[in-house]
Amino acid sequence: MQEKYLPSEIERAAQEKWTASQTYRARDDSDRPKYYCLSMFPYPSGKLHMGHVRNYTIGDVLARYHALRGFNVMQPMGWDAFGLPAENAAIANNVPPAAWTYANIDHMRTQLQALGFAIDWSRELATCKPDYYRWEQWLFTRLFEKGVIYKKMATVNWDPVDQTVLANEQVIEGRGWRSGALVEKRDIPMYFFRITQYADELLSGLDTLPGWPERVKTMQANWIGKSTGVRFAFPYQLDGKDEQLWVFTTRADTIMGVTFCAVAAEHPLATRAAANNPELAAFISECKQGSVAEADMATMEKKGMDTGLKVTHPLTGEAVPVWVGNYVLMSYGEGAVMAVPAHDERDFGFAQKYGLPIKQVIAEKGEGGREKGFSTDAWEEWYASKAGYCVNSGKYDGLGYEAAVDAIAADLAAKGLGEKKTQFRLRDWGISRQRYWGCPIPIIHCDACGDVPVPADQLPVVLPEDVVPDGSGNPLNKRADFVNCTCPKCGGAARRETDTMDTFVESSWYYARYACPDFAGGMLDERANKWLPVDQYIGGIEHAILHLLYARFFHKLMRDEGLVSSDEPFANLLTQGMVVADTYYREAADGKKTWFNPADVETRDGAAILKSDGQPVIVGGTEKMSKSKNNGVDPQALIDQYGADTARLFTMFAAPPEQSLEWSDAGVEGAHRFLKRLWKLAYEHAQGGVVAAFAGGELPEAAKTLRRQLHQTIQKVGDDIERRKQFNTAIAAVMELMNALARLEGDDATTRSVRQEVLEAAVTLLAPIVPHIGEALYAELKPGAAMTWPAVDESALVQDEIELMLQVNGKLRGQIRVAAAADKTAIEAAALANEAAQKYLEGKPPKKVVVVPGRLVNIVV
RNA sequence: GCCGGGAUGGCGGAAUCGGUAGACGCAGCGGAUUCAAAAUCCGCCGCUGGUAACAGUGUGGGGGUUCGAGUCCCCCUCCCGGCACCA
Repeated sequence: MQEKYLPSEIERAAQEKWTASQTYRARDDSDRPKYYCLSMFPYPSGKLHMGHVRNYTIGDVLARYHALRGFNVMQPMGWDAFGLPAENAAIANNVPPAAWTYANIDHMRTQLQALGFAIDWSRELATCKPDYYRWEQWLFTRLFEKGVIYKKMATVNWDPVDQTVLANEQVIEGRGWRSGALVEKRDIPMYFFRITQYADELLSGLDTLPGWPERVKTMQANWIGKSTGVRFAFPYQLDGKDEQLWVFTTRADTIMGVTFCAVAAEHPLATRAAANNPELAAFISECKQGSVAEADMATMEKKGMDTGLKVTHPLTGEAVPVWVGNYVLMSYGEGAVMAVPAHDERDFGFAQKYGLPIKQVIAEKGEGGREKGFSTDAWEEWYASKAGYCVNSGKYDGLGYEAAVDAIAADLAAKGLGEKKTQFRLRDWGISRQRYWGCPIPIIHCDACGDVPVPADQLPVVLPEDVVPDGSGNPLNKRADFVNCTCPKCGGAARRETDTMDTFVESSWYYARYACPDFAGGMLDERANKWLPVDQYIGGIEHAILHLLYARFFHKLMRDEGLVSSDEPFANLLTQGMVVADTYYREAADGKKTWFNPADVETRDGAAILKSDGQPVIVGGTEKMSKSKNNGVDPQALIDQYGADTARLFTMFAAPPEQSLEWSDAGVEGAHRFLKRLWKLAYEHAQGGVVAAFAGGELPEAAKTLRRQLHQTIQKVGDDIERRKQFNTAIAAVMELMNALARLEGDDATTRSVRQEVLEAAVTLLAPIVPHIGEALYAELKPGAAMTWPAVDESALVQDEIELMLQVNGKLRGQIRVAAAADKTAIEAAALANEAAQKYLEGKPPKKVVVVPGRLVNIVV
């Protein structure tokens, strides 16, 4: 055995052995229980970052642990290969996105392999390959024919200078990121998935997922946002015709407090009113400026203008003015809202700003049963409460929330002007992207036949890979060989759709394709049902809503197509926190920030200084490692210096998986030190010859105590990995065990057999986390044997005496030792007899004695 | 703005069901080894007072429930994630 721990050598040897023996090949025909362990596949951005290392190490620990416990494990890997960064790289470097992407994949695959993950590489897939996306196109055509996919207008960010649609992240403070032009909202036709049709099932399905974190389920439920309310109309006359302005509200009980309505800038009423009102027309075009992102809409200044038009209140018959509001969106709901300034905070602010009337219609009892005072001067929380009752509302006065809503809905229904309705916040999923590097939407536009789906035998619609985008519009429009085609229905000349699909579509079903990536006869075969659902899914918390909701939706679409038999794709979910690091920057006179990598910055006398010029930099706070903030740490350097096991150990030890992980170079050093120590302990033992592990018999006290700690540790590590999914504490427990082992003295045969037992077990307990050193050390300790998870020896856990904490009035005052089997009376007596207890009792009789078995005694005086 | 989460020593974190706050590691300090250094090994290490024994205090801030609160409840502050075209 080598005396020194040489990571590069043992890691190469272990990886070669695993590859040669196809150790991690998942068997489709095994009779062992299956364990499908999946980490979210990476976007091939260039090189691996720490977030990847963390994500895939978590998955690998769980995969390897289950393999040691006898499961038939499948841990696949692939590439979420379509997306915007490839186009940006293309523009910057004049390389086709395809070439850039494939080069990145090759590099990142090598890096993943160097980390020694137990991946079945025979199942690798890339979403930008036609043999993958052809099935996505095939499903699209099926769903289009079923009506699950439809076309409608939708609002996008339009850059008028680059003549291109911008992603929300490409809009910075209302301007295009490249051109700097003011962004406009523009309505264009798009294809939509009818996800709202599945809203109820997506919501109730959350209750069938006990293996999901509560917070993710809460976020999804809120996102779906089921609410019951009333949809009703304000009648009006325009140009001699009877019309109705429809709105939806969850607060129909406040309907008597409506003092105006607000419509979106694109609403027909607004357009009509602007026809002879230049000021209003100007305001409407102002509303059309800025991004479509909800966060921007919600934080911008609320502005409005009176259209001069009036609608009729459906119950009072009063005339209600109609305003245009920049915060009302045409594509959400009806494009119009009723405004009750007295009982909605946003309406209140709006009414105050424009001097619109505020009419209280809900009151609430405060202290002493008196009605709380209402003032139009300042908003108070309770104005929006549903706990009050109606006032100033005629026949509805005195009614509570539910009774009022029922009565008002009934009266509206009687007039044919409204009804109760369940509404979802969730909107249909628009998937058209005006971009080149994505899966082509398989539709052909024919002047005679309209939108015609591409027939199955003409799929895939292959994306040409030799294109270099230039940042202005979709280059596919300029490719005659792509655009020009014949209509599958009538055979006439036709145009191919050039929009591509949202990349969330590819990532919505890749987990199923891993079961049968080689299947050429269809999207999925029967192996999908063998492997699904995924037993453990691991990915970043940032995917809690969108990706995970879309994948759940897609699974149901595939189920309804007869492709899978389960209802949900992921049985258990672990949402890993982000890897964060400090950020440093300098700001130029024009406000442009330059970001510096933490590796190039040092702290001197409490101030951050750039190493290269010794001048100060501004500390920007701790943020997710990203290219834009230049605070990433390259895992490659780490692997080169310390080896993959150290990188894996540190990322698992520094924080529990669900929390964010703060990067620390010093911590890496500590992880490496532990592995060296582990190696040394095994080496020293092996020098005296390996023996059979302790198998029973009498032991000296020190060895007995160590064995108890060993079996406690085996119990804890198994529980930490399997149930708690918290690896930092598992590692800490093995570190403690190794510290104790180092203190064990004696070279007699019995002691050596205990040392052998401890080392064999400790190496195995750590093997899921640090598999290379595990492989090497186990081969030295037990040559030729296959590693299996150690069993807990219950008899080793038994203790005769235990220590209890002694409290007086809840404060720790001492300890007492009692027999493990001692009953409450005996414990009480021992506690009261204790010297420290006597001191604090000062001769007074105890009022009460609380005994917590196995823990503590609390004497209350 | 809305939804979700977080805050514990100098630092990362532990405390799993309301029961010893600070496990384990990092940094620091002291010692051993060494010609010297690196590496390694041993010890100390929340804060305040005290030579010490010990006492007080302490889990972002304020209040509450309880024999007992880092953990439960209410209010607040700050930080992070998501907000539908980043992935």
